[in-house]
Amino acid sequence: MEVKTITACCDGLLAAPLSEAAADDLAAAFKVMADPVRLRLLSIIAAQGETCACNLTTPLGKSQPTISHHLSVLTDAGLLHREKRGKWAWYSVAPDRFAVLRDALAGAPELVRQ
Amino acid sequence: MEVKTITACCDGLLAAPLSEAAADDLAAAFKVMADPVRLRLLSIIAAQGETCACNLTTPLGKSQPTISHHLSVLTDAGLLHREKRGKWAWYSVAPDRFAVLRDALAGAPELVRQ
DNA sequence: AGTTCATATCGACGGCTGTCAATATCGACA
DNA sequence: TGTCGATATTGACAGCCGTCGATATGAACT
Repeated sequence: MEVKTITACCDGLLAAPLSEAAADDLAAAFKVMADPVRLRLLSIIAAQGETCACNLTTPLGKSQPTISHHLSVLTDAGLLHREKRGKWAWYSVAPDRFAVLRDALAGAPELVRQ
Repeated sequence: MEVKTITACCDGLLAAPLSEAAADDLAAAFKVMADPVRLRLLSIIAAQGETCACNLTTPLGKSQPTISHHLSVLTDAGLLHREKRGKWAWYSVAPDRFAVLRDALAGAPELVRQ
């Protein structure tokens, strides 16, 4: 699952109508976050700092291929950084990408007429 | 698609490990945002203010049942407010819910060791 | 009541994706 | 080189979801 660069930068969802391409890119970014196993992996890695994959299979009760798959999705999306050392794979959070999603949600409240 | 109250409030994804229940709720919230048609609907309604559903079918090139379905998903998730007046349905953005997702992405950067 | 129009709901289809068993890859170590 | 152990990849299956045609609901108007 490849996530391309977000073309609609900085403005937020609520500021102006999204183009089809920008909506596709942003939806793909949200889709990566739309899985409970991936959210728990992110939160565990963020809390522990750099984490060995060997410590991530057991606590979530999923099989080793499933965890490996989710770690790959998060890495491909730019949310995790992977570094292999010997037999082990070490994962850490790449915080920059979160800003893209957060900015998309930071609509200007004064634009919303209710 | 029912979205329950987010139990893990205020702390953000990157602050502490998520419980299974909190991860399920948060993933459901993100899933609502993980569709390009829904994102475009949100951005159009936010830009125009209160919008008649009759003005939302044409610009996105989707069938009337499909648009109605997405509007219901967004309304059930608490992101839109629906008001029927006569034959017409008027939708407006309910901005409060966006804060839940934004806060979840507002992890403390100093916790992330890279 | 009957017609028309806007919206919602239903039923079905197709594609996507989370999951796991089996297997492959690759480094460490003897 | 050969074995072991950690991780990645493959293939297959099941359930979910976006989509649309058909239909239902309900309001306005004659």
